[in-house]
Amino acid sequence: MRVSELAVETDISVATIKYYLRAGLLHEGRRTAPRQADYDAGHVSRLRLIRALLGPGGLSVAAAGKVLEQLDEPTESAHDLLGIAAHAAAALPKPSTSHPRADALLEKWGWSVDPEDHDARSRLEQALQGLEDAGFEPPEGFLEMYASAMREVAAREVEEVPQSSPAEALRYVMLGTVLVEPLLLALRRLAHQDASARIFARQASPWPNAERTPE
Amino acid sequence: MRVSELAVETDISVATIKYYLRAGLLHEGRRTAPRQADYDAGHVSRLRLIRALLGPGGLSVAAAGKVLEQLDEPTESAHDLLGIAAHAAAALPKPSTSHPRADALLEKWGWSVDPEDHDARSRLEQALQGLEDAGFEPPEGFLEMYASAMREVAAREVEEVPQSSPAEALRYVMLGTVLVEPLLLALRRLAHQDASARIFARQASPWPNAERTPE
DNA sequence: CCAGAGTAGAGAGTTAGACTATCCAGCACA
DNA sequence: TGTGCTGGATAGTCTAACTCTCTACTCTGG
Repeated sequence: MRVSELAVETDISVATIKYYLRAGLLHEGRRTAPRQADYDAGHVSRLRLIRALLGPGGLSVAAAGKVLEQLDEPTESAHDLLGIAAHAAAALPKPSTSHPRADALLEKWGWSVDPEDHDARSRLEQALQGLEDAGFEPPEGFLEMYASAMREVAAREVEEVPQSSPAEALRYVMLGTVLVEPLLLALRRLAHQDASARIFARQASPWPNAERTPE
Repeated sequence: MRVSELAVETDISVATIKYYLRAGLLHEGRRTAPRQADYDAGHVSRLRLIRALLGPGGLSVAAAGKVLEQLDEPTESAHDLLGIAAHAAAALPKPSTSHPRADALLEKWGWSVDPEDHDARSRLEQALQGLEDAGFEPPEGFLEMYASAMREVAAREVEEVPQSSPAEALRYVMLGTVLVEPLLLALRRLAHQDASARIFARQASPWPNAERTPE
């Protein structure tokens, strides 16, 4: 398969494919001549993966590169995988080493988190800081509610990590971390609508635009 | 208070403040002379809100503008607020009107969601598409697990929406939608670590880097 | 065997977003 | 009175993610 065919197959322009090649996201084709290479189904699925990471996954080209790099050379023990996944995906501008609120919460909840993982803790700290800066104070107990909801989700997810091979486990964890995030957020927004419809709009027709609501 | 003081107070450069003024994110100061204006505490807190939306909230300047615009003129019934919030924040490139998977799931679960809200449904569809493109298939029952977790969270959040004034409700909903998202994601990643530590690393010291682990 | 299309590789150009810098008068306080 | 800040506007910078162009080929149909 040549580039132009690959481009048609994946609906990605030749120029962009070349760009991904240079960026190291996509491995080169098999050389058939000094100025000729051959691409296969592996390149097609790789390109689909790349687009999933860049689009729905919300990663930058650089971040996607790190994720793919990890996927390409599976090493490390099963336990460290999560750390790699979280670290590789979407690096914070500057993971500050100071995150008092986050530390306090983790200790309060008794969560076992690498004390040196400033990236993960910074993320939480920044989220909390954002809420505070916006003058938005979550109601009593909400932080705990969020935490326990995510803990339950995470526990189920970790249980399910395939134990068979490190490579498979790594793939599962990286993609599960990055690609499930937009899924969760989309579900939350839809659930808001659902909950709102149930609570507020008892008497009125919930969706004036549509003649009949799905029931 | 003059611009330079406002800049020092908020730690945002004068040039950037001017930029936000031009972009309509920040309202002008009270004119004291043709070439003089006066800023107050309102501008300070507004700037903090802007930065929270742009930074932790992950919004673009344009998206933040829409959110702030909504916050500035509270109208609408309580029930529509969620829709506005979801719609204003981070517009999809092109909310497709076709989202079969999303529709099917919502119907299967009996969720009451505006059939015309292509934005919200598209978001879910894209997330599902991303998983598929990446060749990542969530284990049996996981979609339901995610959905019920988010539904529980959303139900609690909607319950708590202040009924007092539309303005307050709107503020709560918009900020809760946008700013809680990074919080949830950060918690999920930390919870992954915690769950992983509990399951995998029974015997070994969980965090080789640190001499003593918390707990 | 040769013209025209396709290709790899690399550098330059483009576009969009978010700033950042410069300029220009006009107040304004020391 | 003049140094310095101000509002307003325009232009410039910087980065990310492409997209275009060019060169020196190779490959294919007639």
